[in-house]
Amino acid sequence: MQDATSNRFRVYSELRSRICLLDYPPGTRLSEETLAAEFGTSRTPLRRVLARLEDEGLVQSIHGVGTIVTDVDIEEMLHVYDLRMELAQLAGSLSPIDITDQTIQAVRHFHNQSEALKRDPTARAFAQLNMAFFHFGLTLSNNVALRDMSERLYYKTARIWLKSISKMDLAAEVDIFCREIEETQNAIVNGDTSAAALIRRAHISMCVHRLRKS
Amino acid sequence: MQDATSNRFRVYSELRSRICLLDYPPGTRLSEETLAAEFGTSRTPLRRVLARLEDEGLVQSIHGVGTIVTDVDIEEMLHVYDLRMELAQLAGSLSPIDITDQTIQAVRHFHNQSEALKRDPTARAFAQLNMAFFHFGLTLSNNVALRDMSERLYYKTARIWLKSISKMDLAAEVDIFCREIEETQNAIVNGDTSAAALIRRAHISMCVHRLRKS
DNA sequence: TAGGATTTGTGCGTATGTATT
DNA sequence: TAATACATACGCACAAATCCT
Repeated sequence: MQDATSNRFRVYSELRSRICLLDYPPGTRLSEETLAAEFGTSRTPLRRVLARLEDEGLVQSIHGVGTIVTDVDIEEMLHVYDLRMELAQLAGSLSPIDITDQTIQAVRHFHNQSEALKRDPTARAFAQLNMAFFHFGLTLSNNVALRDMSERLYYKTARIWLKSISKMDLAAEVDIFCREIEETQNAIVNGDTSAAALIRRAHISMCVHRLRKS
Repeated sequence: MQDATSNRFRVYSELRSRICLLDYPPGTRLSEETLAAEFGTSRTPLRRVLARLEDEGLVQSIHGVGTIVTDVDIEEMLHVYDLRMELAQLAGSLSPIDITDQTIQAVRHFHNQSEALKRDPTARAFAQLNMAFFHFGLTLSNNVALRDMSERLYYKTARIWLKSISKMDLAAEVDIFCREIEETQNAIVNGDTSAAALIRRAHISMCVHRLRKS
């Protein structure tokens, strides 16, 4: 049996994933009692998790109504992306890591997975790989505050990104993603964390432009 | 009677202030029952507030021990300051506000208050004015995500700053603060939000250098 | 308009964990 | 080592708010 904190994080992480992978699309009503039963606990610890999700803006609890997955308006999303671009670049200059074989191995792993995704592209698999690659990007800086803020902002808009991507040309988006990973791999094997961060920023910027057009 | 959300924020805000003004210095044990009685509620809604403070790193609840105000190690604090400097500068470039008479009036108000502080400097009054001026700085950008992240990071280190300031030359620090406000006032009356942001960044940077020396 | 069904918010007793004597 | 005191974590019952018939 895990301790309470670990278990709480497990439930939090699971719900966050479901929201961001659109298992719970915006507007979904989450039932405290149902979720408590599913995770084998009571309402109290589950409410602790929902409270955190509410503080982070992923759900909103309304007395007498329910706990509802939020939507994000376009202006707010653009603000978040503006900031995320800056933070992505900062990962290359604020306490960047020393690149080791482990780092190189990790990015090669993503390269392989992205090629596999190109052969069989689905929106969900794309979202999952994109999320995993984002977490890899976080590890490029040792600045914990930067990592925490970046993660929080990422999860705030991830579901909106996925919703938009689903309406766009999936194969084309996966192709762009593959090239981003290739470019990142080049930067990483050359030991250039700063370049990897700039590549990330550039791709976020281009992604926003495509989102605005659609 | 306020609604539940407003009341919750009021309690949250009050406790956050007490922690950051060192009414509750690091290591203090907060009693759920005592605080619940003080705010005229039961333990349950108070625990909701403590949960948020814990998620933000200001306190840590340990089963069987208590809820303890955290300390911050020096390395973590330097990481936060590195990031805060960047965010302060970004306030001038990400959705900067149009400066109005109201903005100018606000900064003049701070100028007056800082002069008053110089005549009768206390660590606590300094901390309070510094906090209020920080909130003014937040209003220079319309990017809500930037404001939220900046605020969160500020409160994460504010109590450590105050603890250090108390051991330094208070009059000298107040003097520097007054000059920062004067410079900011010049930038603002000239309608130059970007300059105001750069001034802020510069002063955070210099503050960190002084903190490291002490 | 009224009332019942459903949902989140609150209060409190109990379980569980920790520290001290 | 054991027992006592005391803190948070949990589960449940009920209050309050909303929605729908």
